[in-house]
Amino acid sequence: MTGDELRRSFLEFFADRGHKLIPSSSLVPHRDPTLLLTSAGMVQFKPYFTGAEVPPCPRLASCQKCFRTTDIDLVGDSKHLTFFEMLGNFSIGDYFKKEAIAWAWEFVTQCLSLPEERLWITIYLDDDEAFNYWREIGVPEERVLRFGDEDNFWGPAGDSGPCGPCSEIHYDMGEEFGCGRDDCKPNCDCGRFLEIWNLVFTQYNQDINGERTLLPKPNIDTGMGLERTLAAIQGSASPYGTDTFSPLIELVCRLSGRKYGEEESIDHAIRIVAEHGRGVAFLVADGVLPSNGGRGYVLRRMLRRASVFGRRLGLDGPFLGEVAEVAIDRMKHVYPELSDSRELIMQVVGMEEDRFASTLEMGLAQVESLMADALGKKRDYLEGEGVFRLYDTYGFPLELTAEIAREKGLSVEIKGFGSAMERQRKRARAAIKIESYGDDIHPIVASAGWEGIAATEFTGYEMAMCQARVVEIRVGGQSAGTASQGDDVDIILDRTPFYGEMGGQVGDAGDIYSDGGKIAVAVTVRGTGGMTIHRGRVVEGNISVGDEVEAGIDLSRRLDIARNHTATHLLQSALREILGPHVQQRGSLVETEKLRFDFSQMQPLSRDDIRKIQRRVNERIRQNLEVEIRVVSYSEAVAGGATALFEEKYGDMVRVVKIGQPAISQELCGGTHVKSTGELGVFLIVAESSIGTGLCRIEAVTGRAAELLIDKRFSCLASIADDVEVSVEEVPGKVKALIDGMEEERKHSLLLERELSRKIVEHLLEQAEDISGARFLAVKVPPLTASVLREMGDMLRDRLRSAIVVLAVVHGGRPGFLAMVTPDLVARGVHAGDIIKQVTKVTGGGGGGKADMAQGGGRDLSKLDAALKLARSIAVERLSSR
RNA sequence: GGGGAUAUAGCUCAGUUGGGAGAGCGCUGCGUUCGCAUCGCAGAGGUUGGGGGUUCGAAUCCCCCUAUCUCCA
Repeated sequence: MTGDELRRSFLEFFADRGHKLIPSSSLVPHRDPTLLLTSAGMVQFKPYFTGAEVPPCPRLASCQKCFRTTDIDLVGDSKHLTFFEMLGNFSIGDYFKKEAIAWAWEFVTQCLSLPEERLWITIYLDDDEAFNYWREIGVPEERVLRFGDEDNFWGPAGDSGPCGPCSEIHYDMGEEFGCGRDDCKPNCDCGRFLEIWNLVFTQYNQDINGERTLLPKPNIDTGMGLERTLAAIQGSASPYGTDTFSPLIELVCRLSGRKYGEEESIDHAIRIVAEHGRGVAFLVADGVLPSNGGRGYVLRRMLRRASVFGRRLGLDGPFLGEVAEVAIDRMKHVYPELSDSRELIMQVVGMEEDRFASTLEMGLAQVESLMADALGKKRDYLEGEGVFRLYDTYGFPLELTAEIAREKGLSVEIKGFGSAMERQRKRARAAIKIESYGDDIHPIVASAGWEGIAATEFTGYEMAMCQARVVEIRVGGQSAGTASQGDDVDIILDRTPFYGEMGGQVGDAGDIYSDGGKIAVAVTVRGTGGMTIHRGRVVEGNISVGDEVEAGIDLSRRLDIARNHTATHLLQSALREILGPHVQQRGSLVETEKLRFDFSQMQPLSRDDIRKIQRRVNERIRQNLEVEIRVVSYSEAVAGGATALFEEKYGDMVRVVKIGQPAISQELCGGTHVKSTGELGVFLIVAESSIGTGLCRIEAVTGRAAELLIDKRFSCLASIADDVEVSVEEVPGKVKALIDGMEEERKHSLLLERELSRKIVEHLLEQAEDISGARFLAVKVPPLTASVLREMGDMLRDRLRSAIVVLAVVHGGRPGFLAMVTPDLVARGVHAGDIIKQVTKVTGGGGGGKADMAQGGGRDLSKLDAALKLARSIAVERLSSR
């Protein structure tokens, strides 16, 4: 049986038993801020398990892409994988232990034909219920083992969520794979026993504080690792021996000219290259790009590890692209996103390999200096501290440092490295806060606790105003029957035209009237379970639960938002058209005055790109394309080519926003839009920036805001034109001419100053007096530019041959000084810096410098003459003392 | 999210308690050579990433910001 057959047969088996098959969700869990990456099959079903949402069917089954990063450093042994597929069947309050156990046994023994005598079962310590079911289907008692929390209690994925005791099926590979010890049994880590299926009996929900509460209806959540099970079926010791990995292993062997299975350290490296090459392809296909933190960092680490171990195999050129390519071809029929992103994957892998090569080059020089230091101090090891700095700051891998050092007969002080690493970890851990990978959850919602209130019907796609009934009122967070004038309230209606903040689009504002009062709504947000919360203030009379009201939104505000939302779709389509299909939405904000769009893009945008994008969007606006909105099934939407941005509930009907015929943009979107693109008026990009590696942000305006901007820019330009006294068209030329002219003037005046300074020097030479065989000069000169003043000092010093020169200038009402001393006097102990220090002190300032040249300044202009007199007496003293 | 590093001429980079912004390559011009990565001379090119502070004076010290690299989470 191949991997493909295993996947298919599993899904068919459970489909036959009333399960709805759900496609794999993305590796990036957009709806779950507690998770870095999708790490288990049930991740996308968490809201069903907690009861926050209703599943499309109580029985579900899936083959889910999963990624685990916790023991990434272990990958390379025969067991650990970062990327893997998880087969799972799920019961949302439907069947429980009995059926789950019976079906698992049936599937494993009948469909997979695994021999019963090789199967072992584990259960949680006191789970006699599970024990009985296993016995009922014929598993001998001695084959059912009990384990504790560590092995047989399945904690929540992330820091909260459903959890419960579990029961596992283990497969005995045979004695020849094991440690040979008498007490070798399931959960022994020697590799003889493979855990192939974990049945979790989800009975509890754990909150953030670790508190467990019993779920009203227990659930089933199972996970069968596809790669591992395949290893059991194909009688291989590890997933690397199965048909999933063999094409990858073969490729790596071919590229490197190595043989698999001859030497453990070579096998280890081959496995890492193969495994990481595959994992990287999947990460990029789900929109992860290399960066310095978060998911992007996981990706980068894998790429680097693969490079390092590739080098060990003798692969020094770029090779990972080829590995990824094979992984794509091997899996694309199941995960079409791989071939959709093929180009991007190649680009990312190539760029990172290049970048890593330059990191290595830079680090190599540092390793050399570390080794020189060690050899110089006659040590036979490199200090851990230094090796860590190299690793920490320059990203130079420890393995490589050790390897290079070994060639020179040096070792690496691992202890010092380890303790430095531990300090780093502690710092990072100490700084940890509640981390969030998405900002979809609004704080108001989080604090609300509005369970048990029905979803609000949204009428706002068609209407700006509607009749409704008040369902709930809260004043200061407390449920209240009535709110009166002046109260700040949260209010929920049975139906509403108000759009609650969602999908980046801000909520509506407006008014809610009843016969007895009026509420001005400032903010509208979406709560869990689909309710819409209006937050505002009672401005007239009072309103009570049960009142019939009329809810009306601020329509001009809504239209501003709609324009920006439609513009966002046009922008995305233009970006894809002009920059390429790798552009993916990474964040979006749609509000009244502007829109903001973050997207994946490796290189920064050029001015020309920006212009092209803006022009394309405006073309679409002028074409006045119709915006068509349809509600269809998810699969129909995707088949029609719609872009699914963030994963919404599967099985539900989805809303597709389609612009133009044929469509230039098709997106799944719940937001509000204009009827045709002409309503946007004009689209202007106001800002473009990079917000991290591979991430760009564009901010733009439309409609009224765009008009306002044009107004502002025009009047600004007109005012400049007035000031420089030309027509608007001539402004650029005129401004350039002015700047050039200024530069010309600056040079010209510098020339004149030099000329002047030469004349002054001639004049000053005569004023120098004789003190003890040397010449002395201390005078005030016109305010020359600093550099000209120094040149003047140079001239005087050179011409006077043996002299002390002190020059004073006045700049901005403050005195400045420059002192020069010829080398022969410096040799006699005269120090220009000392002179300046004393002289400037007289004028209330300070200064200093070298023995032959010093400068400084002061504050009090009236003391200038006194300062120069002091300079003379210092000179007299210094020169006569020797 | 936290730590470390970097940002100086078109490029690669120097720059010492804080006191005159430099080198090599490239560029322009002139000369030189049969020719070459010829040699020589002259020249242009800088808001020292941005902002604030300390100081008479900041590329240099302090604070904030931005970008890039890197490690940890």
